[in-house]
Amino acid sequence: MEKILTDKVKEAVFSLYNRQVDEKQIQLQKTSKDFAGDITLVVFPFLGFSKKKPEETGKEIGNYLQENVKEITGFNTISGFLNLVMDNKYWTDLFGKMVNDRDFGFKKKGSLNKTILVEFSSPNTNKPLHLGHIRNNLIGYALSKIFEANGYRVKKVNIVNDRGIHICKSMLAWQKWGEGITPEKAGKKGDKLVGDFYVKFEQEYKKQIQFLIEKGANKDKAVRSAPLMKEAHKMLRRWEDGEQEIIDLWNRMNSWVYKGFDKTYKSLGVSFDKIYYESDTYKTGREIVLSALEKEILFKKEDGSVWVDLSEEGLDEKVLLRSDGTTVYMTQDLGTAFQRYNDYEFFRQIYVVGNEQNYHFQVLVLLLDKIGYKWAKDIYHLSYGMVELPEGKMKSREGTVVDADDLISEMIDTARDMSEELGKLDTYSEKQKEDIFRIIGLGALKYFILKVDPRKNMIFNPKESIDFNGNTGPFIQYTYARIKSVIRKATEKNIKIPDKTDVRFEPNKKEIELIKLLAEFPKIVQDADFQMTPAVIANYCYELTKEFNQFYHDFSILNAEDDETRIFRLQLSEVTGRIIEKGMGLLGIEVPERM
RNA sequence: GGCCCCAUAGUUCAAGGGAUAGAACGGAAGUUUCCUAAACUUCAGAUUCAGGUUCGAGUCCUGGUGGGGCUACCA
Repeated sequence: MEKILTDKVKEAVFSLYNRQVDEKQIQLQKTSKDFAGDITLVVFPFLGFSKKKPEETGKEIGNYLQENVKEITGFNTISGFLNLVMDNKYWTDLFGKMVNDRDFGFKKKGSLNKTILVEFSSPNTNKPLHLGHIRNNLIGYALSKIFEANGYRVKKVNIVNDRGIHICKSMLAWQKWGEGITPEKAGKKGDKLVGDFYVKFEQEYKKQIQFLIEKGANKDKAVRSAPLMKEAHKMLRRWEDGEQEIIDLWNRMNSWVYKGFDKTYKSLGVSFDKIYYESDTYKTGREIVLSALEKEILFKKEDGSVWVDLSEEGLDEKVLLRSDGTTVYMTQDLGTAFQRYNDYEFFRQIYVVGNEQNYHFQVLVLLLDKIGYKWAKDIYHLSYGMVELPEGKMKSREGTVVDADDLISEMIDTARDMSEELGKLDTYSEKQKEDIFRIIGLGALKYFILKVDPRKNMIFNPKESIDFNGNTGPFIQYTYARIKSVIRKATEKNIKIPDKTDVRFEPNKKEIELIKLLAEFPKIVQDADFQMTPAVIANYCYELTKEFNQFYHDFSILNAEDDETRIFRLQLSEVTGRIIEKGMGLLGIEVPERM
């Protein structure tokens, strides 16, 4: 419709004022609720052509459109806005299509024949996942779903930073103070156990620094020369030399961590198509750097370290290989990117990584381009904002880091408490109930995080932020459950809901409003792709739900005036439920049959 | 110091240069003999400041203030 209108407006302006208009000047928008009409054309841009007042220009164009577009039955102009009134038949026909089309709003999977790679999660193996990772995972997973719904082939990938000094710290602490403990013996998730040893290292290390300072060393020197740190570096070198004892320990402790991560991923409901490991990709990175060095794209300093000079691009010099030949983060990322292009020949690669790494990705893209990879331009850093607590940033030192597992189970506990207080599920088995609590608790958490524009920082108050009323996941889930309940009741009464419709009567205003909102779904799915933000899906689901709740409140579905209306309302409910389910599905949020 | 990002009701979030800036929570007041009241209805309440561009600015530009990030041979 929008396309037809755009063309017709062009025609109108040409026939009325003999001028060609640029499509960009044709602004069509939803008519604001406070005015009569369905679609609004902003006429200000045409005043220069018409040389007439806004109202008059609007009327002239309106007349032309009404005569030439059969779906338009009327119009009004208010200052520079031409509000077009569409025939109800236009909306009910559209509704007919939705009833019939189970894939309404989605393009066929892979129909574009283009692959998008989405990297998200990217944990270090020395600590458990926390709230920041949750935001990262949810954004990455939702985006993957959104791309898929828009016809792309999607590969979800994870890059695990499994090597480096931070893991050595945990390993060393375990050797020194672990007394052979394992996750099984400790009764603890492996990622948590390894994280504990990381903390232990930092504590002991700090004591040593303090001791050295008291003995008269300056701070810098103390930081560098503390025996524990020296030992950790020694361990890193032994790891890089491939010493069996170290490699075995490394494998063992990492496997604990992976088991723990898997559990967290599973309870969050995210998954990956492929997991890359930096212990693997850093070698590729080094090769890339060395060969670029040969081609003199990079240069070597006297101490043997390898650098790239990005001063022409307005940046600095950046180190790529240390003087001892070991690699840095950037080197690994070069290797990872290269391997991924080899694996998938992606059309686009999205890195879901926090905005504190903006500079890093700017360098990465420039560097790949300089080295000569034509796909460098296809890399996009989805730079999401920090999650902060009411009192500021999460700080591990102050113990304010919100653990992912803890948060998830707290959410489920809250859902359990609320549900049991309401007592609506008393007839269900424990297992059924637990499943519903899980769906609601996670729904609350995921929706709360995803409704915020990823690019913005957000504040998360673990105690107060998460509601189950208002603009929340459970609110939307509740509406879905009510719809399902009505449909069950209809089935019990032997009312069949056909999957075709031909509405011959005039629906009421609220019903038309609902249809209009439902009709927006395909555009919303596209917008989420273009803007790369799940937030537009979340906001849409909320708006749709609110609209449905008003309809549900104002009109009876099962006790409608006549059969025709009853069937129509059931279909309207069914389609709404389906769109809610699909929309929430794009966010990775499940919807319960009852709650 | 240099570079980048952000600033909207008491609070947490919306608003592709377009109409009277939307919600939610919290506050005040209502709705249930009726399909799930985790719902619905009503009221009060906001664009950090100073300029500029534009027919039109929360949105674009310049500057100030306030907050965050980056600026490692860390990741």
